[in-house]
Amino acid sequence: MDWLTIGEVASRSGVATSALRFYETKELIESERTEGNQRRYPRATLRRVALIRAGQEIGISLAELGEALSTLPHDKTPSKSDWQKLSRSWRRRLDAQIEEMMALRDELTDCIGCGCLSLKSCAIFNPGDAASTLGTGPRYLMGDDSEDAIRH
Amino acid sequence: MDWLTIGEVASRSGVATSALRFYETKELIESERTEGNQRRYPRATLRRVALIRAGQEIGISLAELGEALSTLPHDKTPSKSDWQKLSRSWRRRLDAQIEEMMALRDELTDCIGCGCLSLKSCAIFNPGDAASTLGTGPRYLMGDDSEDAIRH
DNA sequence: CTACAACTTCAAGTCCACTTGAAGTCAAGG
DNA sequence: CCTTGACTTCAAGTGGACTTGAAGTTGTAG
Repeated sequence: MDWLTIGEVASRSGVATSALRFYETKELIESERTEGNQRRYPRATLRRVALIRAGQEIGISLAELGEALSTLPHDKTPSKSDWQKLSRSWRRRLDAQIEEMMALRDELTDCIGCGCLSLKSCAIFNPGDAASTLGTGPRYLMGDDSEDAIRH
Repeated sequence: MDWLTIGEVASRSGVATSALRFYETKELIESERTEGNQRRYPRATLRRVALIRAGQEIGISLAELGEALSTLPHDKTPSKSDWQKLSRSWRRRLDAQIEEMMALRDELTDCIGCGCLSLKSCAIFNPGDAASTLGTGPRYLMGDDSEDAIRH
């Protein structure tokens, strides 16, 4: 096995050395040290870093990534089943996120369609969680007086 | 026109009073004051706040929302064309984001499909920006020696 | 009139993901 | 051997979006 310096990992992964050191403090990656106390990373670290960036893209926090990656070996290629478990769960997450965004888009499209601002019927103005616990629906959020609305 | 206290806006919008005051310092919303220096918000503020939360969902920063909302009146319902301009641009943004996520998902799906970790062909391991400026493609990121790969 | 919840300001704190700077050490080419 | 660039640690800074706390004031129900 050959080893990479932090600079090599940085340039090959596109991640700053400061970020790599930071990841190391968070135990997302690991290194050996030379006699002179410099870091040397196993090649598999490149994949690990790539995985971290991909995970971040999906919206996974470093803390959570740390947990997910803690099951994978630092020094060699993860097994097929390791990888499949991870990628399936990420895929589910991504699916959920896409669905959420598409729902938001559809709502927005409806709003554009009607051009209204009364929004008694406009879902985008219903933030759900906060209002829904009070069980009052959209009009709760938007108020209910005619002054608010443009009729159409 | 009737006026809402900060607590009323908070409970009706699902946004903390501290957040509303914070928005006010950022000039996202505006209030009048009573004799005793308490805030009173016009009803239209509810819509404005809803717009802010919707925008944040789409991933728009408060700074940018401030700009977008600065074209809208604080004290009354925005015009149909104001709203359409805003919602169309948000819609475009949302479309782009959805597309990005779907691309990521497809890549991830391919990865699950093959179960491989060689990833010479795996787009998810190609972070684009960082590597692409160096014009070296995926193998740049992932290394090129057989040790890295699980063959299939 | 009094109690008490709701409000006020201002400074400081929090969380996340890093980056920056200072001061110093290591490694490799000439 | 010497220079130079890449590395080391540790503390502090950044930015976005708020939240929290302290100390004091206002508004309203009883």
